[in-house]
Amino acid sequence: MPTNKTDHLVYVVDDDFAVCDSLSLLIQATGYRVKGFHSAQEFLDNYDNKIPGCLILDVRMQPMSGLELQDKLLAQKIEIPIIFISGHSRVLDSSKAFRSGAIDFLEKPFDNEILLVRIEEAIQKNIENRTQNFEHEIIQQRIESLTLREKDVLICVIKGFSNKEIAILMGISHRTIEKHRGTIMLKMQVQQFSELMILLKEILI
Amino acid sequence: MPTNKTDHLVYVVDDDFAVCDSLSLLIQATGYRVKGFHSAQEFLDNYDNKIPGCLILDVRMQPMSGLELQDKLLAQKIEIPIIFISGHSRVLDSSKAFRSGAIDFLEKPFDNEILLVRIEEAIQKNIENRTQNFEHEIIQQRIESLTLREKDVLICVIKGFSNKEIAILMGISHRTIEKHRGTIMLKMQVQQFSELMILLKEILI
DNA sequence: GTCTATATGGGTAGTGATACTCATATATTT
DNA sequence: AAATATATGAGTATCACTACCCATATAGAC
Repeated sequence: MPTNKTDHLVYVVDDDFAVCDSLSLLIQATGYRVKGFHSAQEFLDNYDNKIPGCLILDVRMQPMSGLELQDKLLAQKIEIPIIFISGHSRVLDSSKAFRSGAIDFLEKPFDNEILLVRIEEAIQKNIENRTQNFEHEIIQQRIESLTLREKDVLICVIKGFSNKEIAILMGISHRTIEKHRGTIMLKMQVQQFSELMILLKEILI
Repeated sequence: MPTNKTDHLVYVVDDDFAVCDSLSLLIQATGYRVKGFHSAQEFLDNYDNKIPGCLILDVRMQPMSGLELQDKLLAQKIEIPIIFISGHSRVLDSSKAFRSGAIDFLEKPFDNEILLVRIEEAIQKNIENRTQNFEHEIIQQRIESLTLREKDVLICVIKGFSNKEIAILMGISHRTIEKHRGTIMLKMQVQQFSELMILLKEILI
């Protein structure tokens, strides 16, 4: 789908005011919405989970470093792609950042063009993540709307058991299974059995 | 499944003979099979794709650097997890390595214990990759065994069309669709429709 | 020219699933 | 006490799928 750059928010977090401001201006000039912060805590206090975007993050900051913020975000399951920027950093920091899922780790001074490319990549990734999480939530909600008995039947249906087989397994009439199965299709909002399988493909065995 | 360390092969590639030999000994002592090489080309000439394992790779080598070897392996679609080791390296190299899929990037001198943990991680990843690739190949082979007409019918079946609907779509009798469908189930080696969907879940829409 | 694979079409019988209708029992909520 | 949700069971009719059987036509391989 076509996305508008103004729909996306790029956070810039750097305790160096000059860097933070100039980067913010640069990124803003390419059309993105930008919010600049001078500390990790400020970012945490102002982060808005509803808007897709990414985070340009300085590694060395006090009292909370960029790497510590990354850990905190991971612990809180906040999925915002991070592009680290660093003045005089070590390979060890870079490894730590990447192994924790960073998009990139750029040393100052870096080519602005590369940063912009990485921002594009990061935002795309964030959008995909959000789309997938959203779809998973929808499906999860539908599953939660099933009763315990219906969930049992659903599992058997997915495994390929016929209604009669399920009836024997559960020790009840196949007519009851038929009724449960009908309710499952209603609550899962699908018409065909194949739709049900496609809906559940991420969760499947 | 339980795996034996001797079933896995750790390649060590470093043009520093002392490092290569001592690392090989260390890794061998923990139970893995090890092959040491002193150049990227030597590794390429001796790499055996049949054995699960990983690659400990020095960054700076002549004439082919570790990063160049990584690119070459990617281009040739050789999926062996790489743990880079480096004497005096730059963050830029580290970023390049990680963005190309490296498991880790360790600066010498590094903690041997960490290397061994990363080797374990890398080999696990390689085994998972191989298992998945193998399963995909099996499924792909079964799909290839279908005739063109059967593939057409399969696509419609997955989409949830009934035999009669497919018959109308393709302008032929529903009896022929039934025959195709039977052959599809035979060739795909499944009994239930749900099995077919589960088999194809990775490929699905 | 025969053999094989592919694609086509049909009959019949059995099994499976769905869509209606009807009904009862229990537990929880209001 | 009445209403709702959950779980249970059945009758009947219709539709969908499978498994047998039968058959024909065409293209390519040997």
